Amino acid sequence: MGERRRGADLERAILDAAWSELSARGYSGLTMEAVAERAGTSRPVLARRWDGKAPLTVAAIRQEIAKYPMNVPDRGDLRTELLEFLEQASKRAIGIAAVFTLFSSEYFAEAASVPNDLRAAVVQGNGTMLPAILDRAVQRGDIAREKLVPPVDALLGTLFREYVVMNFSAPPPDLRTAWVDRIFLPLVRAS
Amino acid sequence: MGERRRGADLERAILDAAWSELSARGYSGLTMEAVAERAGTSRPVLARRWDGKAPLTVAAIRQEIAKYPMNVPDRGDLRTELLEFLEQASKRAIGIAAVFTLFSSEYFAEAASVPNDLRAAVVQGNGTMLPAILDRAVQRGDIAREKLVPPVDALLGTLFREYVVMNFSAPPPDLRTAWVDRIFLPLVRAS
DNA sequence: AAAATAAGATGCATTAATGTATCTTGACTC
DNA sequence: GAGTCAAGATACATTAATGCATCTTATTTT
Repeated sequence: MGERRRGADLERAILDAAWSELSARGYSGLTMEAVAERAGTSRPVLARRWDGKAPLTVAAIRQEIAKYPMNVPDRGDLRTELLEFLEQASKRAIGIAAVFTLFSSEYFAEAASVPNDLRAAVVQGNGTMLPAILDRAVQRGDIAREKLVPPVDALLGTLFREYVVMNFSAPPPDLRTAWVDRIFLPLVRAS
Repeated sequence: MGERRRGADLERAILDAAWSELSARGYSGLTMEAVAERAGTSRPVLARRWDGKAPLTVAAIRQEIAKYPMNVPDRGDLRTELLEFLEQASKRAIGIAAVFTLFSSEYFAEAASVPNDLRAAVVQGNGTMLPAILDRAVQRGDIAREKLVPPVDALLGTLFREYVVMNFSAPPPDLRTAWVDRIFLPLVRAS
């Protein structure tokens, strides 16, 4: 029986399996055993690559999130771009929610870390899309630079995260529209 | 050696111990054994009262949160009341954060439940303070009723939760002030 | 004072997961 | 085609926590 996977191939398959387990049972329900079985391999193979549940899980989440890159091109209109941004972000909602599955874990207890740190580690440079959109809008004169001050500048991200974390699912389109039209734009629009 | 605790007395002591363990090690690090030892009792005593980790933890969180009742009397001024509301809420921040410590647990996996459901179960009728404050402000004419529409009406609670969950700590006073002055009041103030 | 009840201590079997060592076999390198 | 390396399969010991049963002892009830 041929077909023996190696290196990056194998690694990808294992991370996919880990992601499936994570989605199905959550972090506490994830075992190396189950991941190995689902990936059609065995525990020693996992043990050679990752040090335990936490590193494996982080790797799996990062691979998953990387599948949905954020990219909002210039549409000439802030509102359109913000809605597009939220739509794309919603595609990775489950990945984001999974991060919080790590909450109760040793991860935070040992690392003296808080969820925000983990989030930063997972998204890496991926979190720069919103500032770019807002910058363009300022250039255009759609919004006033002086209104774009903390905590207003990060408001949409904040609302999005809260929803995802509390509901383990993506915010519905009409809620996203309400965020933009009833909250964010009224606050920043040059009046 | 006298002094044998019973009934409600004993129960309170156990829940305090469970809370301490929860704060110190997080949900995944909490064991019936450790709670029993910290409370100066033994596992069978816990087993007779709670069915396992999850129910014990919920009970401990509820007892903790009950120690900081929310009560914002009429101060005649919306801004003052909102700041007071956020200040009181901050006192229970750790309790709220602890709720999310349950994330990775069997709790959500089995109950087909999301964090919002758990939150509702824990706060019970305690979450009605903000609507009351806003109602008063509408009566006074400080804010326009028609601006108090979802998701604006719940905005302060949303911001508060997001901060607590992401940072495992209470928001600092100047951030709370910024939420009120730069975000919430501009949105609802009768213009 | 006697009886009922529940606290507190202890022991044991069970379950679940992990780490690690060993061995065979397939696949890639030179 | 030989040699090397890692995949894949097993096995075993260890650890951690739980459930349950039993027994003693303190406290409350009547």
